[in-house]
Amino acid sequence: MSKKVRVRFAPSPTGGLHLGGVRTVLYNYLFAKKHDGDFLVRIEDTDQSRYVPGAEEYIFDTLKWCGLEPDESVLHGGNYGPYRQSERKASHRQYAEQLVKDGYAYYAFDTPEDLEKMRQDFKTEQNPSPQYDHTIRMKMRNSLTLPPDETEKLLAEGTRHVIRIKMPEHETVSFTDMIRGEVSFDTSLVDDKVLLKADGMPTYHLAVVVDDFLMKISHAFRGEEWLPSAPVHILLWKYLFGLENMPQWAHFPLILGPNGKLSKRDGAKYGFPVFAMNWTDPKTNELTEGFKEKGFLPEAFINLLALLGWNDGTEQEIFSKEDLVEKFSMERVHSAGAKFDYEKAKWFNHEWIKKSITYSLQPTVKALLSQHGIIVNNDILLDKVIGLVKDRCTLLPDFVQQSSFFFKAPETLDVDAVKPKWSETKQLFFAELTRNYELATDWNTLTLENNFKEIAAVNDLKPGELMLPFRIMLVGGKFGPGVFDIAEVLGRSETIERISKAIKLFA
RNA sequence: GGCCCGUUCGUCUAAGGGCUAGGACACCACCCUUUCACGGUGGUGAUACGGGUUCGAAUCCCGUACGGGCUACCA
Repeated sequence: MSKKVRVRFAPSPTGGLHLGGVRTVLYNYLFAKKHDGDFLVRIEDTDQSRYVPGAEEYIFDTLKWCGLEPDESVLHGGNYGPYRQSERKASHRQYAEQLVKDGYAYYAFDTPEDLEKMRQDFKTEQNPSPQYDHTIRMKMRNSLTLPPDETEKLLAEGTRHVIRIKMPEHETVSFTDMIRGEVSFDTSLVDDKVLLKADGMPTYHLAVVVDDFLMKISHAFRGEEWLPSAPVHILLWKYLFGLENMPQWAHFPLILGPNGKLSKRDGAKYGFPVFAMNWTDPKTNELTEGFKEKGFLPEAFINLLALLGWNDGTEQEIFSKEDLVEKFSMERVHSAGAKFDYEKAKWFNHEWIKKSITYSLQPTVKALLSQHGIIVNNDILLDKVIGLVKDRCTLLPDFVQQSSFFFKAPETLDVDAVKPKWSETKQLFFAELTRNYELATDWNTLTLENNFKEIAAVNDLKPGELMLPFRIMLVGGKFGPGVFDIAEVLGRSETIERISKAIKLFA
C-alpha cells in the first residue's frame, strides 16, 4: 500500500492556480507516476487571514481539468490525512514544544510592535531589513533572555507567544538538490524563523517538515522561491526526524513573464491567460482569465507547461500525458527560469487541435456553437465539419467563426469583395450553375467541381474568377475550407438557396 | 544592503572538452492552394564580458556585469 515514492503538492487556498503552480503539480505528478508512486495533495491553509473562500474547490477543479488528480487528498481520502494543514494544529504544537525542550527552539514574547521597533532600531544603510537572528535574539524578550521562572509565569498566564527556531551560529547546512546539485548555506546568515504562530498554527516551515514525515513523503518538489528557506527545513529534519529520513529535494525554476516574474497582472497587460481556469477573487471581484476559457485543450496546456523548463533531449515537442509520464526525468529539468511565450503556447494548442480525433472535439464545439445560438443535432454532419475546419483553428473558439456558416446561412456577405468585378456574364454563369446543380445526379465534391469548371469553360470564364464569388455566397467571407467541400456538406437545396439569394444581392 | 539561484538566436531549448553551435515558436522569402489555413523548401538570428586550466572551452575554475528569488507570527 505504501509505495517507495510519495510526492505531494501543497497549494495554499489564497487564489487561483497560475502557470508556475500548475507546472509544479505537473512535475510532482509525472515523477510520482513515472516511479509508480503515490501523488498526494495537502492544503496549506494555516494562514486564516489570507484564506479565500472557494479557492480550495477551484484548486481541485483545476487539477481535474488538467487530468492531474491526486491519489490522496481532502477529496480522495487516504491513510495519511488530514490533508488540510489546519486540522493538524495539535500535532504541530507538540513537535514545536519538543524542539524547545531539546534546545533547538525557544519561546518569544515580542509583540508585533516590539518587532517593528527592532527593525527600526537596527536598520542601517548596509542592512535595510534586520532579521531576528543570532546577533539580536539576546536583545529581545524570549525564553533565552528571560529568567526561567519568568518564562514559566508568562506561559502559565497564557501570554501571546511564538516559538522560533534557534539557528546555530556557525554551521554550514548543505543538501543535494536533484536539479541544482549541492547547495549550501551559512546558518549565521539565516534568521530565527517562527515555527509556531501566536494563534497556535504552525508556519509553513514547521508544517512542511512534520507533514512530510507523517505522510512518509520520499521526494519533496517545489518552486525555486523556497530555496532560501531550505536550510531551516533541513535543520528541522535533523532535529526532529533525522536526516536519513528526509525526502529528496528539487526546486523548480520560476516561470517568468515578459518583464520578470510572471504576475497576475501580466495577463491583462499582455493579453494572455496566467491561470489554468478563470478565477474571480471574491474579495476584489477581479477576474483573471484562464487557459481553459481562452480555448486551450487540457492536453495542450500540460504539454506546453511541461516543456517550459524540461525536454527529453530529443527534438520531440508534442507529448501526451502518458508520454510525459514515461519520458519525464528530474535530471533534465532546467535550473534557469523560463519566460512564458504565448505565441508558442498557442502553437501547442493548434497542434493538439489538429491531432485531435474529430469526435473528441464534438462536445466542445457543440457547446461553443450553442453559445452563439446555433443548436446542432446532427452529429454526423458536425463530425464532417470539424474534420474540415480543425486545421485552421488555433484556439477552440475559432471553431465558431470557422464552422457556423455550415449550420446557418451567413447574415452578411462580404459584398465589397465581389461587386467591383461582378458582371452580367458571371450572373448568368451562376444561374446556369444553379440549374445544373438542381439536376446533378451525384452530390459530391468532385462532381460539383467538374460541373462548375465545365460551365465556366463553356461560357469562356476563368474558374478562378468565379471561385471567390461562390465562396462569398456560401460562407460570407474569404475564409474556410475548399468551396466544393463546403457545398457538398451544405447539401443541394441549401447551396442553391444561398446562390440564388446572393445573386440578387450582387446585382 | 545581505544571502541564494541563474545567464546559448527576440522566446523555449539541444550540444554535459573536439567536425560549418542543432531544433521549435515568431519573423521573412519561395512552393502548394484561384479564399483563409495546413503542408513543403530556404533565410535572418545566439554561447553576457574578462581572465585562467587545456593541444582544444558554450561546456571546467575565478572575477565582473546583468537577471531573478528570498530577506513576515504569507505560502
